Amino acid sequence: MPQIRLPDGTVRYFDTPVSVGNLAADIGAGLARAAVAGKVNGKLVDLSYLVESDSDVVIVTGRDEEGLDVLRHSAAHLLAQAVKQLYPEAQVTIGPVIDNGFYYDFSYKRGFTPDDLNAIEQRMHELASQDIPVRREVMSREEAIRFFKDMGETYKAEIIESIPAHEDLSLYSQAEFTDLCRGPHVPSTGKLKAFKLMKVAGAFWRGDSRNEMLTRVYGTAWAKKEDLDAYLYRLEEAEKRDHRKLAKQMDLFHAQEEAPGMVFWHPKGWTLYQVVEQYMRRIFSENGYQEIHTPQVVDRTLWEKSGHWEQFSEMMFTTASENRDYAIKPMNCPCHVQVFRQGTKSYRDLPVRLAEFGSCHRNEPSGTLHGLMRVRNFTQDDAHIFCREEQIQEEVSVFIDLLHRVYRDFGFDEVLVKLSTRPEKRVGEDALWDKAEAALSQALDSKKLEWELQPGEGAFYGPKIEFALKDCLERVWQCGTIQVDFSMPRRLEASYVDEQGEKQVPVMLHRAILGSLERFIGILIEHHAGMFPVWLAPVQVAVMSITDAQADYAHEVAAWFSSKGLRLVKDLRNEKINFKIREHSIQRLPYLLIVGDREKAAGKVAVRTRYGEDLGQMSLEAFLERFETERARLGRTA
RNA sequence: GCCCAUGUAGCUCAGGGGCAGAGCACUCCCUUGGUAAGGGAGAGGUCACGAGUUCAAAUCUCGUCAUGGGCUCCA
Repeated sequence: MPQIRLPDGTVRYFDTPVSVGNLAADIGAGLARAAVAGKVNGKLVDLSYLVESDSDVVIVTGRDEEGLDVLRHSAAHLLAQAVKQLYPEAQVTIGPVIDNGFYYDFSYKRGFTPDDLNAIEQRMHELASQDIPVRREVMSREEAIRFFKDMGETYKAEIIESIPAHEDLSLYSQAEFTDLCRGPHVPSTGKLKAFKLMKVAGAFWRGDSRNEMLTRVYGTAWAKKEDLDAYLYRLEEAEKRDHRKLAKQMDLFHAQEEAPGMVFWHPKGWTLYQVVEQYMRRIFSENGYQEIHTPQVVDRTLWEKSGHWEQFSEMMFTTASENRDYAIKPMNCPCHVQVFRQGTKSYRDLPVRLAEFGSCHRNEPSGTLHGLMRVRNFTQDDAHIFCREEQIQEEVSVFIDLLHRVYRDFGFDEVLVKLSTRPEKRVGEDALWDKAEAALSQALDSKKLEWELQPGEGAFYGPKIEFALKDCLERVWQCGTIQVDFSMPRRLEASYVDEQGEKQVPVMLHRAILGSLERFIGILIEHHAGMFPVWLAPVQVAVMSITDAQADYAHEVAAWFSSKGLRLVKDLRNEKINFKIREHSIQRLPYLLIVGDREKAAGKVAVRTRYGEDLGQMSLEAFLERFETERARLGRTA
């Protein structure tokens, strides 16, 4: 008869097998109410699961990560039940749990409208309040296939056929609705209290664009209403940070139909862009890189040699002139090889590090364009390192340090690292891959970094490391990369002369820290919600007069700070000081300098921050010192 | 590229077969005011573009373009 050990170490004895639900009730009525599932010897099970032998058991509630997943999965089933009741001809497919919620894909001829969504959600709430019991049963494959085929659920039948033959098939039913599911699920629909349908979207069957388009309904579900409300509030906050919205408010850039996926930078946005670019330029020159600049329009023969014409032709913009075909460059590397090839290179010259802020164009599919985050015209902090095999590890190691420094300067402290190794289709001998992969992983280990291995995810031309940063909303953005390339130097006939006077092919490292500057600036805008640290702020200071009487003094103050390199605006308009403060605060200027008769008489400025702090009067020198200290700190938080 | 939604003044948005609307911004006038919106007047639109239905289309239908959301999460 089962002895059950609970997480706190206590043991309970039972004379007969006991269900997890009854165990919860035995512990306490409150726990029984909160319970959604159980964990028996580490395996997640339904509350109806009978514990027959000695076991470790955990009661899982909506407060646990796993319990929340159960609630969300059950919410997906509730969604499917409601849909089948309202639209019987819709077919169910899959309905998994995702971050913060769930979705369910349906095959339904006309798709769902937002009005349908309201009706479906309404029905879900009704079904939840009926507290319908959820039953589990096990079927053989053949039975299950017949069951779903008889119901006309062809997708479900197809799913079963793809499940390994030895696995048990479980079915979950609530009233008339039955779905194939691994489970576990809540014991009854009444456990589902806090959920909301979010949106409809198209999705391909099994994620493949060659397959049928299904209608996906997204929803979110939480253990309690307060959690749901908090989540919806978080979404609203994220929306307020949207870089496209802020760009309009702050006059940074715009986009228009005539140039889809390309950016019209306005003076303030371009100032920000230039601060980022000039910073990277300094980083390059301080770290042994040489900046170059290469053509944007290049004859197709070079792209044929590099392999791009064949591999990426659909992504390249092309043009023609006088019977020659050209492509607008989608990347800089082939041109960099051309620069490397000029003159004979000795092994003594290596490594050669060539950097370029080269404007690249890629004809991304229209549906993937997204503000600054996905554009057709972008510039990377791109560089290529030409080196010998044995120099790879050192170069990678130095690069990793540099990348972390740059991210910290921009205010990002958390970096996620992934190493991708040889894919099935590849060039280069295995011995070479062995060496390169070892060089990368050893470089990572020598930094004591945690990293994730992605076997088979490398490029066909070599292994790579990817670096992603986390913003203040915990969103992950892949930005940096360093990739080993065994292929292109050979294809494009790059070489150097070794100690024996023999020609050798160098290894090429493609690397970027910020990635696309456009996208990185988009990330910066959202990370800071437009409240840029002083060094990045397009306009750092506003000098504003109280009345016309201080106009001369305001000009004088502004000229002095301008001469010290501050980016400022003067506001001498015939408006009340409250009005001016409001406008520039909304524009998120870090500092507002107010000059009235009192400041004019004292030769000072009154300083206010964008956060509403009044710092009182200061001499010009005192403010400059404060400002310069802050500017020199860049975006570093510590 | 595919599915769904959206496109009205510089911006944010209302309207929905019968005269094109509001707030803010802009221009001019009054006001010279000390830490987040002072008052008045004026100007501003081919309702994304093209076709169709209609006596009549910003409004309904179709097409095009663009924008937004989604197309990895596997019963």
